[in-house]
Amino acid sequence: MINLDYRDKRPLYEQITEKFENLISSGALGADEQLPSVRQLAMELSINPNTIQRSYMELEKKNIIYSIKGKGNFVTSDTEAIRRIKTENLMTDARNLALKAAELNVPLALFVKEFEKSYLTARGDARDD
Amino acid sequence: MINLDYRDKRPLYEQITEKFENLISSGALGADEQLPSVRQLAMELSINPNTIQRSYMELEKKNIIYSIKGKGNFVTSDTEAIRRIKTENLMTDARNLALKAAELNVPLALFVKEFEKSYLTARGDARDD
DNA sequence: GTATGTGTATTAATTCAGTTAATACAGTTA
DNA sequence: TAACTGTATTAACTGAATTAATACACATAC
Repeated sequence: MINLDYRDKRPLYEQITEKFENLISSGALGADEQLPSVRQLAMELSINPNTIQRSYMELEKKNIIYSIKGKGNFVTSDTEAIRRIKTENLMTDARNLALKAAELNVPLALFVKEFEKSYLTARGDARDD
Repeated sequence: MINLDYRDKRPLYEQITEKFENLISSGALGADEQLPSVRQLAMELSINPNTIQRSYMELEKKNIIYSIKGKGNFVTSDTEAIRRIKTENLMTDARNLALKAAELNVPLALFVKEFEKSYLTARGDARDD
């Protein structure tokens, strides 16, 4: 469910937080669905439970999950809100990148091509939605 | 010439490196122009000279500046090399962004459209190279 | 009830990158 | 010679991230 990238310079708890955000906003984890327990995920990733705990705290602060003591952590019911936020963040990134590209006179076609290639590769070279 | 942002979570030497890259690629610092000395800039920014030294080492590794012992650090005369570096950085950003978009199932067309719009706006709504 | 699963909280130790500090040495210029 | 430059090295400090070891509270199944 979660893979860590030890080359990534960001802290583990941040990586984990982002992975769950993506799983949720992409619909892989639906509303009120239960997340892996702190201890189980820690075991699975071979890291300390406190690191998972920190990630879950972050997610709860952002209202992306809610927790019930003794039961577990669950995805918020308003998953569409998350998707909107993530999408808008991504669009903002796209705009900023476009401004930089324009500033450096990098040809638009070249840029779009590189972009599409990565996108399609990530999706498996097959889809077009 | 350089301003530090202590809210920025990146290390100081990285910030400084990037500032110089921008000053140079924008032409504010021309070919063979001298950079501030390690000690002087450290004094000006109230940080340790070793931090500046590290930034300059990074810039030299990237062939953006060259140094002459006893004289100082100077902007490379090969400004095209700088352009190549900046362009490659931008392409890397594009690839990473595409991966995120794919992960979040944001439709490619939507994304590319937003991108092109910003690009063309930045260029003046007129060009198409 | 007990056992075992959950979340939560706390405190200490560790690790590592970034940064500071203090020097020393080498080349340039006046 | 004096006062600049860059370069290199070693030690110490700092703070964030992570690990470690517990303890406590709640839920569920037996």
